[in-house]
Amino acid sequence: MIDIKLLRDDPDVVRASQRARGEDDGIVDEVLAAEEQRRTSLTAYEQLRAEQKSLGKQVAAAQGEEKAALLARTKELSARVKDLDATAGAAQERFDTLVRRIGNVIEPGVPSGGEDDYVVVEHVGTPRDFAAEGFAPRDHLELAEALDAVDMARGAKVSGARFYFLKGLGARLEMALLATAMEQAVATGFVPMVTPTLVAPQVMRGAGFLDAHADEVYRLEADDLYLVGTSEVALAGYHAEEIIDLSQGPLRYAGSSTCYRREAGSYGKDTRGIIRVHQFNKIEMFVYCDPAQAAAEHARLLAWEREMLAKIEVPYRIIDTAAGDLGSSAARKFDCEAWVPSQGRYRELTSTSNCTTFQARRLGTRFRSEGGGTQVAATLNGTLATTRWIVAILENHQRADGSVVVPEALRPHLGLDVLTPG
RNA sequence: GGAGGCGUCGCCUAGUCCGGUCUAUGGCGCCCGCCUGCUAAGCGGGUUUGGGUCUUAAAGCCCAUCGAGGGUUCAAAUCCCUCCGCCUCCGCCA
Repeated sequence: MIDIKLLRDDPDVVRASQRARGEDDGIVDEVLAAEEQRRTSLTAYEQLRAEQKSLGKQVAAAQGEEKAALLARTKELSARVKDLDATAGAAQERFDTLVRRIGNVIEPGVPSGGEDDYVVVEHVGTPRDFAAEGFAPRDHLELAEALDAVDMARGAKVSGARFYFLKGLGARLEMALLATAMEQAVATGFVPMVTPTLVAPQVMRGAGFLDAHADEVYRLEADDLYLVGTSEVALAGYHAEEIIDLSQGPLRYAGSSTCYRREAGSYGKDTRGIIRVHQFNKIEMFVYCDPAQAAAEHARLLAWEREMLAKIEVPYRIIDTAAGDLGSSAARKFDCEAWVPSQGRYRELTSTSNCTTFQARRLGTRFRSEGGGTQVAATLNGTLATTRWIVAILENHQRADGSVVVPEALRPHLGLDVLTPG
């Protein structure tokens, strides 16, 4: 939810942001009108309610005929108060509905446009020249199957398409990867968290995943719970409706969880292997901080992602996501995309978003500012490792014989230098 | 799944039976001030959150807030209903 004060003081900034996202900027005037309506009707209700209350006190003190007369008056008043209350409630509701349609105000510098309008910030590392090495790179599934590391067929038998078993070296590789990520997070000062993967509707909504992403989310109807698509959801809900203490600096959490995504609307895309699946594991960084420090913290999150990517030694590029591809909560988002040799293109491995106060406002997370008053906190998130990273590791470190060299940083946790078939 | 108990503005707590001076009591903690070689003690004051209004701003005033949401009533912390959470016991169980 955006800050209504910003909307009132500087509607043009919001309009420009909406346009950059390729969304309706007319909504701004609608919301302003609804807000005006909300305040007017609220004031009308409050004035009459004050009268009712003072009259109620006279009733309590009065006796006999005087009391009867007052009762008649206040009875009539009560009906009008009830009426105005309903009007004010409806105005509030209308405002709430409308304001939720406005996305977060983008950070200056975010490229305009949609999915393909990203700006490449930097390339890190150089893709291997397999032709020069004299062999054609196998794709991750071919490599994994030879290693008996992934079983797609039985995943499908047990759970359906886009499910899989990580087996043997595959299971060990994932655990080593996640352990390495968590180890880095803890060393950096993050509080490690194993989070719930089922959450209540208000948390899923508050985190912002029931708007544009609603189709992506699994829902358990019998229990009215949602399966999370990332531990961001649970970590965002963690401090909902709280006044947190940021006087010692940002609160940094590293969530470890299984993630569930319906992948609706991606039929036929990435059907091979474990690139796009319904269930995977992820280590996620999540930060609560003073909004004044949010942009600097965002840079740090990106740096920590880079630190982790360096550990798996794959070439990647960093993109500054365009406004239309941000999602409603983010003001800015950087993705790191690893080179996938079999596809000859870059695929997303990490994503870090600065949600400024947008997410926290909806979830009611504030902090005590120096003046003593409360202020809405900023939230940020970023990926530290996911199951998908296995794709990049296998393909970029494969050898002609189908074996895979284990990146040095993973060896302590994996206990192997090379993954060898058979 | 069943039975019972509980949920009050940081923590503890009075109030709920029997609706109205509850504008929610008291203690602890915390903040400010006084006093004081220093500290402690003592004394005085302050201390939920959100919103509205007024103002350059602050103060003030108003509304809401006693787990959440509905209802009854002129009037709800208090009565009724639903839900949530915690505790105790029973049942069931990977």
